[in-house]
Amino acid sequence: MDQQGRELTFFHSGDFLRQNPDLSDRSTDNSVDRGKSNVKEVDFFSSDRTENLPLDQEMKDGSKSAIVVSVVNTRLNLLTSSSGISETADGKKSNNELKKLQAELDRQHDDNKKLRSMLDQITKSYKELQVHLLMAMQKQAQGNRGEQKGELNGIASSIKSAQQFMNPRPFAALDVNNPSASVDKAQDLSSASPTNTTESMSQINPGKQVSKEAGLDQTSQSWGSPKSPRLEPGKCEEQVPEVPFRKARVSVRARSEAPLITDGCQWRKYGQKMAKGNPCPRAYYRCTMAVGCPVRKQVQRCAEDKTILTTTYEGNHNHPLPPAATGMANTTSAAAAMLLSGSTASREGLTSTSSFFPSLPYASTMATLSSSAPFPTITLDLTQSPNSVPFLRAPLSTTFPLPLHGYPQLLGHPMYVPPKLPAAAAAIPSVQLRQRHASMVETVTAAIASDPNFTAVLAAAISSVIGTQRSNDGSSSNVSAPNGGVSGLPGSPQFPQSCTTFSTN
DNA sequence: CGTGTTTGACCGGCGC
DNA sequence: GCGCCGGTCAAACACG
Repeated sequence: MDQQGRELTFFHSGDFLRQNPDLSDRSTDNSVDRGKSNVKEVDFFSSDRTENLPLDQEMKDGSKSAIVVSVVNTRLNLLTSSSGISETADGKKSNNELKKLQAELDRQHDDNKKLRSMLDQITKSYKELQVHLLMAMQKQAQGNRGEQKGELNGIASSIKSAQQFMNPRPFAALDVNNPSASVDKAQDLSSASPTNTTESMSQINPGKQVSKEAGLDQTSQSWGSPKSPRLEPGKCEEQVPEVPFRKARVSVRARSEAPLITDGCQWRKYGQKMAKGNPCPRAYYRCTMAVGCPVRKQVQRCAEDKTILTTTYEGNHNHPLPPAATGMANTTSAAAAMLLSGSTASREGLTSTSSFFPSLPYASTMATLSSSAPFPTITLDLTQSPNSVPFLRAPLSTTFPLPLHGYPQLLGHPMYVPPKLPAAAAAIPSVQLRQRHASMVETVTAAIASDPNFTAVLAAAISSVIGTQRSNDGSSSNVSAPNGGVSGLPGSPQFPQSCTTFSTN
């Protein structure tokens, strides 16, 4: 392929930060403006940053937060540029402005501290709940083993669901997927989850081991294949067969003249089609890093702007990922998790395309959900300038629906889809809600820790999530349901497959 | 010769 | 039931 020479490669995030200390939007625009002469490569997904900036450290030392640093730097630059020009009449004004800005900065630091403390609390309560749930699960297993099939089906499902959430990392080999965010969970969950071994086995052999449990991870089998049933009723009986699975996709639009982006994975092209309404063909790629890896991606240029390249990732890798690809896995998983959790609110009547963060002027253009797509799709538009990151300004009142049914996957790891909960989703024990919430927070933070650009898109979700924690009835979700069929089925929520789509345009 | 790409055929879902 | 469309398969082909 003569195109490989022009292939866009993402910088490692650490390099990106070093070369773009002000976190400007050059990362996306350069590829267009200066792409041919010197294509700027931005690694949105590298795990290096994650390793260098573990979340815990960030939480203890606010200055280490890449997000904060970027924003702060930007503001400081503005300050120095304005205050250093003149010492005359403007000097006082500049000083006043400086003070105002500093005060604002302090305020934002305080907000940041609050957010971090909230995250700490959530993490603590999450761990505590793990212990309690384990005890409850053991009691249930011992005392109610024979009753689970009957009227206690809901309870059993709930417990199982809780188990699944306590095992977001069933595949130990995939630790590389989240070197940062999974540290705590790895320690806690590895010892706390009795089902780890079983799940790991089924994940390791996605092609053959479609057991009742493994069948839940439909994505690993056929996330994108129309020929493969989305649901294998016979294999999901134990998991409440009437709960179909849903696929989530994360679309990211980025400017690139390169035919492909190097995301750390190896891909083999297996097809190309002319999509209706777009003169540019759509290429289909399959991950070839491991035999049977279900991850695929679609690459297509935008019809309106052919400098915009769309790459869509779907599915979960069933193999360890190289460092260059771990960030992507985290990012896409986080986005998918948010999407899926948000789409749950669809059952509450929210339909049609809407902004992911309608209250955030920039994020609204960077992360959107589409209901027109066959699957829930979150689009991360990296063609927009992330310069004005609304992160610290994100109002805590911004609603973000709590996941009522959990995530099919977290942090890029295959994960069992929790069984259908009792018909009244609102009756989910608060324990589960909190637990899932914690999982979501960790997911989001993992993504943020791994990707500065995605940070701009998802950062607001943190505050949203935390804000939702206080009023987690999910009734005021801003997230639309891309899957129209889902939105109309209040009684039969559909669980997404552990499928992540990530597109880079 | 092995690997990857191209491309037409095929299949299933979906709307009319 | 039919046709459209998206997605996948697989034979043919290209390349190192």
